[in-house]
Amino acid sequence: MRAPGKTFQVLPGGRAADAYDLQEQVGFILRKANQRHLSIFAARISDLTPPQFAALAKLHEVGATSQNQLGQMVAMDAATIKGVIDRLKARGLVELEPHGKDRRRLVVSLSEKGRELVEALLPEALEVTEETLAPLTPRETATFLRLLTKLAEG
Amino acid sequence: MRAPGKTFQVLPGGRAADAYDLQEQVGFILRKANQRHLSIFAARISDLTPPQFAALAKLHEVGATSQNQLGQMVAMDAATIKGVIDRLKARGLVELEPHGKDRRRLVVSLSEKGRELVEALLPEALEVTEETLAPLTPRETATFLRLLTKLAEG
DNA sequence: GGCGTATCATTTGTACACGAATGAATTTGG
DNA sequence: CCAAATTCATTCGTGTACAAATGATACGCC
Repeated sequence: MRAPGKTFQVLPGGRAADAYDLQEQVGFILRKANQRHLSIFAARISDLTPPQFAALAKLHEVGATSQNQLGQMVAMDAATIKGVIDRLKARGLVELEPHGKDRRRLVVSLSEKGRELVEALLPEALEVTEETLAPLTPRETATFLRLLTKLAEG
Repeated sequence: MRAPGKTFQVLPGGRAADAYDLQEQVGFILRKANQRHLSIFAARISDLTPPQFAALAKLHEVGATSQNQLGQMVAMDAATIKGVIDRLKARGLVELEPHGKDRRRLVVSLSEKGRELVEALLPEALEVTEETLAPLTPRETATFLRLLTKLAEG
């Protein structure tokens, strides 16, 4: 029988070494936490993925920007944001036009339809956050978000 | 100027409502934390992805199992684990054989080469965890892992 | 003013991730 | 004991993710 919590393994030599327990590695637990969040999101906001919603919400917040700039703001590289924008454009939620001064750039903006959708979904999005954090008390939530942010920002 | 920390927005009616700040939503920060971890992992263990390593490490821990069972243990659905196993098999790191009693099942096991690779990488994997958690003090780390686990498990 | 460097968007290739559908095999309940 | 429900693996389709390569454009600095 092994005790619960942190486990150790006694090696042949008699030394005790940290056992590698996958279930205890941050990376693994982060992935599972993400999975749970994704599933909560999908249950409440079925017609948009989190990256798509993030892009729309950010556009709503800052107004028109170039594709790459938007990507930076929502933490997606150029290739990823392109795919997201393409799919939003195909659904008529965003509009693209060339930048006036810089001919390399593509300016993305919310369409009327996109603006209405984001605004309708903002309250739902807040509930997704709430439901995700539901297992924690308010105090724990504050601590958790502080530490998670520290971790995310390195 | 907006004050740092939790922000509020004054709506036309004069009511104050929670503003939706993408950068404060758990889902978004979780995604960024994951990105940082992924990049640390890739820098140290370049020839295996985290899902691939997770599958190998779990196999090393529990021995041969069926594909789906392994998938459950590493939190991947049937379609996902299949792809991971296929790629590991193509590299000769795992072996597949039909289950003796249940003809639906496919038993996966570590090859000799796979076993050697996992064992060589286990210390590296621990360092990935350490480096990921480096922004936190030991005390914060303990708290964080406790809360993250609570969140991941719902 | 022009050349080297940087930036923007795009494309290609690989690897998760999951819902849904399928078919084969096993288990269960009446 | 056998029909219904379940499980296992596979496939298909869609949507991130990111590295690397490419071409067009803009910018820095001499």
